[in-house]
Amino acid sequence: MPTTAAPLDTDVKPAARVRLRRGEGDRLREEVLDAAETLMVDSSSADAVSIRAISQIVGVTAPSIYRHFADRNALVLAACERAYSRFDQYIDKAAADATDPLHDIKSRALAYVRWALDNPGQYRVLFMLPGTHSHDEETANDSFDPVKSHIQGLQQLDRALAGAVAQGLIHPSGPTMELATLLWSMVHGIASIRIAQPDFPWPDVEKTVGDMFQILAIGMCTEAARERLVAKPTKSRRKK
Amino acid sequence: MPTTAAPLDTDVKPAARVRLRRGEGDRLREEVLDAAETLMVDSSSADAVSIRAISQIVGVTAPSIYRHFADRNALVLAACERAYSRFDQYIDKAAADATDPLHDIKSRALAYVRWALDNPGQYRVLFMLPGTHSHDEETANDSFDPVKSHIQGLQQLDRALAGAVAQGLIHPSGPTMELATLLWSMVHGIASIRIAQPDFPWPDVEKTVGDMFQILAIGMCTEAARERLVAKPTKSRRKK
DNA sequence: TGTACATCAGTGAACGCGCGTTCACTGATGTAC
DNA sequence: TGTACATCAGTGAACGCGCGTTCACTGATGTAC
Repeated sequence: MPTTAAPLDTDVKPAARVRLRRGEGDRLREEVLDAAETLMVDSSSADAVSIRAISQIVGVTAPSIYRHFADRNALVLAACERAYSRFDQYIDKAAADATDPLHDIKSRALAYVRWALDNPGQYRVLFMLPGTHSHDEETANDSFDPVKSHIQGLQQLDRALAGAVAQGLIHPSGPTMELATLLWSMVHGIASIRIAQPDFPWPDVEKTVGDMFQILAIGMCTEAARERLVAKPTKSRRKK
Repeated sequence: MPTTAAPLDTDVKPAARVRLRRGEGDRLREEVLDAAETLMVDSSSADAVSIRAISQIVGVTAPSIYRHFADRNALVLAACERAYSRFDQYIDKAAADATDPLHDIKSRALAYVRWALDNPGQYRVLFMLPGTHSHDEETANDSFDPVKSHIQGLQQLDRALAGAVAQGLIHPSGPTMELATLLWSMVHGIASIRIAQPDFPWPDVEKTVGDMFQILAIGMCTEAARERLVAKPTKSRRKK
């Protein structure tokens, strides 16, 4: 094998594709982004998202892609941005029904891990690889900035934590933003280690997240808040 | 730029290198592994560890490397194995002075994160990328198996946790191996998210680990064990 | 209603690159006699 | 002590590959007149 890239099945002819009609060229853009995500999922890294692989999936020649993206970097960035947007929506939707801050936080954490494990390719590119930061002077104006997105996401969590503190559910030790960052790190750990080490005999992930919250709940929460959050408290621990 | 690989500074002539003497050929093997690690550190992924880049660093032509490694995969695997061995030693050494199980655990966690952040390239390859598992039938006999290494490392942590339970320091809820796995996930999260997202404004990592243990200590430990572990307990929280 | 034409979607060939790997080789050096 | 030779470290050229990107182009189609 001359290179480490994915096999690509060059024998398989691309799906027959009809040329788009006059004003509909923009639809190729979406198809290209879809293909980029497919490659992220199937392969393990952003390196597999190549112009040529995408063009083969879409059923078009490589130069056609440059009609919609300046270069490979812009394409990958756009794909990340779209994936991130869906990720955000998924989590916000999961937390939408939460009636109090603690359930909000737990719902977000569970949704986070679920999305990551359901979309390992995208999660890997978004959170586990060194960003495709162009950072090329002024190019970064309109381009996707993961750090900005992370901060935005953390602010949601921060709001929930601040709310919990305000309601007397959580001990007010230190800035809530730092606690949010710590929670993010932990949840990311649970998700990313499973994605990176799929062969390890992991326990059920829902149980792991539950265990984490059981421990965290006792550590973070006030006595009054615990029974709200912890699913099945061990009676011997609480009564004795 | 035609490819996404590292620039490589082709103008720089390799360091003048004297040919090794007759029985000393094995020294090149070590130099090659050193160079592989250098590339892991400088670049961000295992993809940058190329035969040609290594041969340039070492000051030898590419075919010489095949004298010591069957192919690129074997080389990367050997480099991982060596790095993993140093990682293990570093952590065991950090925990060597611990006099009780809880300090053992905390020392291991701190050492884990420190090593990861001091050796981000190696940590990335070992824990954040889908393994270079050859898994080619019987080739896996003598080759490096990350899963086996992970389990071995966790068993150290498991022993410490079991010891803590035996001494009445930790509530015996569930198998300690699962708790060890959870702790590993969390610590990995703290380390890996910082490696993957270096541009994010992270708080001081020692503080983060301290915060985590403060929360975990309250959640996991028995009342009797807390003051042993928690560095600066907030008196209002404990006394009131 | 018919036609010329600008626009637009997409093509095909080519470029130079770095890659892993193979092959036949060269020349120094330790060792057996 | 001298010499022939097997061994060993390392070379140089070449292979075929997939990659990102460029260039000049083709042919369908909507639209202005």
